[in-house]
Order: sequence, then structure tokens, then C-alpha cells
Amino acid sequence: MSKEPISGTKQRRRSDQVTLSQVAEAAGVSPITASRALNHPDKVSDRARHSVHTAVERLGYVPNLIAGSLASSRSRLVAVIVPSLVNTVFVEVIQGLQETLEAQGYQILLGNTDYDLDREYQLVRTFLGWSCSALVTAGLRHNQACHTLLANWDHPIMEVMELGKAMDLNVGLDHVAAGRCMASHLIEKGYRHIVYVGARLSQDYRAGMRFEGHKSVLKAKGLAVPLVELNTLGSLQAGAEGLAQVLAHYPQTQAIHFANDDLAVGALLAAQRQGLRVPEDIAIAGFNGLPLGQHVTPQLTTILSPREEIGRLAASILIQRLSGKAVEHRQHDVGFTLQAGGST
Amino acid sequence: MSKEPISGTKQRRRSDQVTLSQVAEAAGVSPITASRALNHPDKVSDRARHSVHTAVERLGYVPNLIAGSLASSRSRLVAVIVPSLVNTVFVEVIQGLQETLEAQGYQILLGNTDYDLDREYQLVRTFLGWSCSALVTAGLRHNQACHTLLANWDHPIMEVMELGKAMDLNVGLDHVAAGRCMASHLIEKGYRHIVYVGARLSQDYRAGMRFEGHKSVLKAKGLAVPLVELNTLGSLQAGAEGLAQVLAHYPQTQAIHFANDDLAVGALLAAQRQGLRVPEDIAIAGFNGLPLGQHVTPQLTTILSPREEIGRLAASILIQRLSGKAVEHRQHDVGFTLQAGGST
DNA sequence: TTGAAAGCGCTAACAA
DNA sequence: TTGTTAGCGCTTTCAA
Repeated sequence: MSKEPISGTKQRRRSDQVTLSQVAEAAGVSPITASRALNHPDKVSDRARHSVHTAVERLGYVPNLIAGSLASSRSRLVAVIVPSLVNTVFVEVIQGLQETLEAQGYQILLGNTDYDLDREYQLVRTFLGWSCSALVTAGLRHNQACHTLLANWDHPIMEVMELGKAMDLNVGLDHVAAGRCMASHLIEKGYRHIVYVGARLSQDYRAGMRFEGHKSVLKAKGLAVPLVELNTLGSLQAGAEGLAQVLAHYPQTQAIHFANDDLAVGALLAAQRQGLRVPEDIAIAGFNGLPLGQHVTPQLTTILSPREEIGRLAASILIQRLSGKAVEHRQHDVGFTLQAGGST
Repeated sequence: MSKEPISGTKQRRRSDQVTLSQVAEAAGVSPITASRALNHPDKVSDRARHSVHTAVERLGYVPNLIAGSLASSRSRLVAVIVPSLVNTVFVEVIQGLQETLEAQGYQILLGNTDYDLDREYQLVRTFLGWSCSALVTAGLRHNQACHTLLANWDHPIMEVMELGKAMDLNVGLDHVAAGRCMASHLIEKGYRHIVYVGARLSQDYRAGMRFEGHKSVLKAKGLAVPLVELNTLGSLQAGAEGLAQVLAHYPQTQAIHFANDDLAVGALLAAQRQGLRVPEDIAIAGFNGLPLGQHVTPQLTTILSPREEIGRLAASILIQRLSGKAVEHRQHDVGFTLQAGGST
């Protein structure tokens, strides 16, 4: 009963990894019983389960997940596609996803588009090739090819961050409303000369949506709506640069509504270095509610977005769907909270 | 020549995904030629390559990477295991890895241990099951089971962050030397009452190594070596807390050497809220060289660690190894740079 | 509860 | 340059 390759037989095994058949043989059962002992322990006798587990321990068996996935066409892999890792916001969403998914035995395949929808399409193609159980992507905007590919895919698709017309599942918040909220706050505070400063709004289009909300409020009040758009991604450095541009082009400005907290804090710290008082000389507001903004003096007025909650909620909805349960609400609004600090 | 299931034949295909055989048939070639046209375009005639690509387009074929990996026992997956995503340092390493690996067609399988070596072991098991082409893990410390598993694995293993006795490949910096460097700087500046403040040093043991370097320098000068260890992970909030503890327990303190920039900036901002002058009343130093530290006033004295470079260098060494080339140096010291700011 | 047979979709080995 | 054959390691289907 030798398992040695019979001469004349093709032999391709390269790795000397222990296989399930070897475990089964050692345990004195058939391969399929060994498989069941590991994956469906309740469908197997105590005796079989025990001898299989003993053999697994003794041989140091590590299941070949690729073979298992091919046979079952289920992979326990979840694709996660984000536009950036530099922006901590997406990292926190990933954190929330990972916590929940890893606990359920799913692994994350991570992709980074660098805000490029064509790269997103390539990543989606690759990930579909891995028979991912589900796909999470940041945002509702995709190129045509990507949309077509996903529309024909029969696994859960979760689009996170903003709310809108989603392909399948959707968890996020209303960025237009967030922009309106902050603009209203600034007006209530008595500011009339308000500039919006964003960075690459066509890429970070959610910041563009917040600007739309901001604009609608200012227009309704009959105010001008100056916009400064920086050509770098958001960072403290860019915020300092944004402040400089505002002071140069709109010297009468009373308040700056920044697209995010990185920019806002960068500007706040720069203002202080230049001896400007915040908010007396210039008021500053951000978006995201990063811890950093709560530690500077004055505290940054911002809008708290529940990033980790987006991740956790998205993950648990996916788990629900993947375990066959119906999902009542395909769309979840996680909301946002205005945090008024001393900076306005 | 129908491809319909012959009655009496077992039929398992569930998904109606286009397969390579269908592409081959449409292109009028054999499956293996279609495979070669896609994976080794130079080993196939122009005519064949062209007709296969046309068929791929027309049918919307997406290669099944799982099947390919099983057959070839190569997966183009690289496992990356980090202790935390909250700490931006690891995210920057991932960023560097991803840039380089994605460009070469590798995907990242991401695992997060939450500073738990048993979780690391579980993740390693899972990732080996995915036949990863290589594994990157943060740190040289693993539990026994993990060590054994990896020692018997015949793929590249890259341990990043600190330098030392690695299993295979190693890219990082000397944290003991970094600790010595900062301690020496503080002494040169004339401080004699210096406290080291860290957070969970047994988990963040690299910060513990920096403390060892710090300690050796202070001891050599005959100075006391007070240590404050916080029981939370590093954050701005924890830094404020650390400052409070130092002021309470060691009121004569002149300088605080924080284990990282998050703590240091948190303390610096807290000090300023309390009206303490930095560095006159209390000097503050950190580690990492986060952008944040360069934007506060005074600028934070810190040690710049090249995180993205660690990721990029690690990735290119792996790529080299994976493409069969020999790697001359299995260990790379990326070094560090003291950035003296106004905070000391 | 257990097992035999077949097949998941692709590629390595060998041959032409 | 192309094709035939077999097999990667596992799980499904079906039958006992």
C-alpha cells in the first residue's frame, strides 16, 4: 500500500506539505471523513473526530485553503478596496472591518487605488479571480467596465463611506448634509466671509460633495462662495499652504471651512506660528473628528464621522448575508455629529 | 462535440463564470495554448495570442486565480502581518510594501495581531494555507509554535522593523542605538533629570529596546533612570496622561523622553494648555518623525525612522528573491536620523 | 455516520 | 509552437 510514486506515473508535487490524505491515513479514516472532522465536526463520530485531530497535531497539518476553495468555490476571502492608506480615515474603516471579519474566519485582501478608478477596475478583476466571498469598496463611483463586472457578480458588494444609489449594500453618511451642517454652524456663529478649502476635489469627491452642501447654504444666504482647491492630497503641510492662499487671495476672510481635519489642523498650527489668533482673526473648521483636532488649542470645530463603526457595521451586514440570512436594510446611514470647539 | 454534461456524469459547476477552456474553444486553440497566451505571451505565436485575447475580451473572461495557484503551487499572494493598524507607523510600512508589490502583480493578504503572538501564530497558519509566495511580519519575536512552523516553510520570510537574529530576511533599524542617540542628545543639551515614558513596553517591545539604549547612556553618566509605563497604547491622550504622571511623581524632571511621537505631541500640547513652557519648564522628545511633530511649536525633537523605505526595500528584496535571483545581503539597516527641534 | 468516485479550473510534464 | 495527459488537494455528489 505504498504511496510512493509508481514509476511511469506523472508526479508534480513539489512541496512536501502534509496533505489531508496523509492525515486521514494516519487517523485510519478516509480523506472525506478527515475533511468533515475538520470542517463539520458535528457530522462525524467522536472517535473519528478525535483520531483526526490527533493526527493533525502529530503531523503538523496545515490545510491547503487554495485547494479547499477551488473544490468548494468559496474562499473566505473578502476584498477591501480603498483609495488611500495615507488618509487615516480609510485605515480606521479597515480596522473596523478586520476586527469583525477575522473573528468570523475571513481574511482581507487589500487593494489600494490611489484614487484611480482604472486601478480600481484592475483590482476588482484580480479579486474576482480569487473568488472572494464579498467585496468592500470605498465609494459609489466606478468606471463603466468595473460597474459591468460587478453588476454580473453574484456575491455581496458593500459600498462604504457615502450614501446613494448603491449596487447592492451601502453603509455611510450623507456628505452633502455634513457640508450643509458645518456651513450653517459658521453662519450661526456670525461669519459672513467664509472660504472652503479642499484638496483635489475631483479625486476626493466626497469632499466635493461636502462643498456642494456648504455652497447651497451660503448661496441661500446670498453670500459669496469662494473656493480654494489645493493640488496636493490632504496633509498638515497642505493645510498651512491653504491658509496662505486664503490670506493672499481673500484677505477679508473670517472663517475657513476645510475639507478635512488634517488640512484644518495644519492651518491652525500655521496660523499660530504666524501670530494669528484663532478664532478672533481667523476661524477654522474641519471634518472627521480626528483625535488630533481635540488636542490642539483651541479645540478644532469639526464633524465627527464614525469610521470604525462604518467598518464594523459593513462587516456584520456582510457576515449576515454570507451566512445566508436576509438583510432587511441594504442601506445604513451612520450619521455624523457636529463638534463645536473653540476654533470657531 | 457538445460540452453539455453527459447524463450519468457528475456535474458540480455552480458559477457560470467563463472558463479558460471556453476561451480556448472560442479562439480555436487548446486550453494550454490559451493559458500560455495569457501567462507566457512570448511562448506562443502572434496569431494564437491575438485570437485568445480577442476571445477573452468578447467573453469577459476573468482568470480563476485559485485554480491557477493550485495547479502551479504559486499564488502571487504576500502575507503581511502587523501588530496594529492604529499605529500609523505600520500603515506606512504597508503602504511601502503595497506600492512595490502591487506593481509586480502581487496581492497583499493583511493580518493584524493586536500585539498578540498567539494571534500571530494563527494568522501564519492561515496564510501558509493560502500558499503565500512570501510572508512579511513586523518584528523578530514569535512564539515557539510560530517559529517552528516558519522554520520549516520554504518561502521567503521577511522580518521588518528591528534588526537582529532573523529567520531569513531582515530590514529595519537598531532601536537600542536610537534610544542611546536620543539620551545622548538630551544629556548634551544639559538635562540631568530625564524620565522615559512608554506605553505597554512588553507589547511594544521595540520601545522597550529604545529604553534599554536610553538607560545605558544615563547609567554611564551616573544618572538615575526613572521610567513611567502607561497601561494604554500610544496616543495623544496617553501622552497627556504621561506628562501628568511625570509631574506628579518626578517634579524635578527637566526632560521627558517619550517612546514615540504620539505620546510626545500629546504631552507637548497638554503642557501648553497648562501654561508650561517647552523646553524651559519641561523638554520633550519623541520617536518616529511623524509630520505632526514638525508642525507643532516648538518643533518636536525626534528620531526620524524611514517607515515607507522599510516597506519598499523589504518588497524589492522579496521580489528579487521571488524572481529567483540571489540576495546578497539578508539584513539591511535603514538607519535613523536625529531631528533636533525646539522642544529640547 | 462513512466512503468511492468525480470534478473544481488551471498548469506542469512530456511528447510531437 | 502546439497539444495530450494527468494531477494540484480538497469537497461535492451520491450511495451505502
